[in-house]
Amino acid sequence: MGAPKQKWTSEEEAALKAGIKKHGAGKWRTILKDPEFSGVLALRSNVDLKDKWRNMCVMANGWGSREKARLALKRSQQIPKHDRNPMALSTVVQSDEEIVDAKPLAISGSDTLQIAGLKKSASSRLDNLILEAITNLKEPSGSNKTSIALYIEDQCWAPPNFKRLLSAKLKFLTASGKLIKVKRKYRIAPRSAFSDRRRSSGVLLLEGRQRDSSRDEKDDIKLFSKSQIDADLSKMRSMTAEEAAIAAARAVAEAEAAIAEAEEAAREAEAAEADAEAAQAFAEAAMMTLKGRNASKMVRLSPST
DNA sequence: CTAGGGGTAAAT
DNA sequence: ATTTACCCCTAG
Repeated sequence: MGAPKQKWTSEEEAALKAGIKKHGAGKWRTILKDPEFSGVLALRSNVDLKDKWRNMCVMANGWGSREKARLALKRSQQIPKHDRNPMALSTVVQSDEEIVDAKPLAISGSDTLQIAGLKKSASSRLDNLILEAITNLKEPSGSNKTSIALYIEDQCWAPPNFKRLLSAKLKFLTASGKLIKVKRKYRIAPRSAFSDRRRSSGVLLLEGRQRDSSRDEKDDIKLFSKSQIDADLSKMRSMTAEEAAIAAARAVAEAEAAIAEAEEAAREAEAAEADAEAAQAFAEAAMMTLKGRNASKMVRLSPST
């Protein structure tokens, strides 16, 4: 007989967060006793706070005590299938003590550009978080990486690799056209250029193919503007001249901004660092998994035929 | 009391 | 089927 679920309200979550900010994570009793928050959190117990915090934070960063538990649980209970994966280099099964997920990762040149570590579930959450961070910050000229990171860190505590993940994600989202990056700042990509009436359905924003061969810092910008322009072009096909003109103007402005950004980036060399770092993070994770044990078999990843 | 492991049931 | 919330238990 489980208790009838009571979803946490925003007030409660906010109070929780505020309480954690004030008293620090873990002082549930203190938070609860605080008259500022006790109003909203009256019905929650310290354990509830703890659990909620656990649930919350565990999903934001993708790692958590719970995830392992879940995986272990599923491993022993359900899914008796244990077929070998003919592809991918998933060699992480040792469930002795440390479990680091090594998911199908695309290292250097691949179609599916997923970020290492968090695979399907965590990703959407994270990018949603990013979007919300940007939306919430509502900075007139966009939000830069640091602001977004701060905002997200504010909600939840971020893991050490969060910065890298954020960078990678930001880059990915930018390349995908979900975000537009102008002068080191990110904004939400225009959701459908203009309000086009008469066109209910619309498979706009095709994410055709974006190669991530951004090995060079100069190549990166080309890639970026190319995909942007490509998307705009395909949209323009079904536009009137006026609309196309507007779109073109916007595209030009963006391209200029992108060029400026590229110049800056080239100076500081901060671009094209994302996937390299992601790859590094992955490598570290894999190493950690294989450390101590399993020193005989080495993973050889040579997909090149 | 807190952290965390483990579980169940209800929402989605 | 996954996520979410709540519960129980045990070791510090």
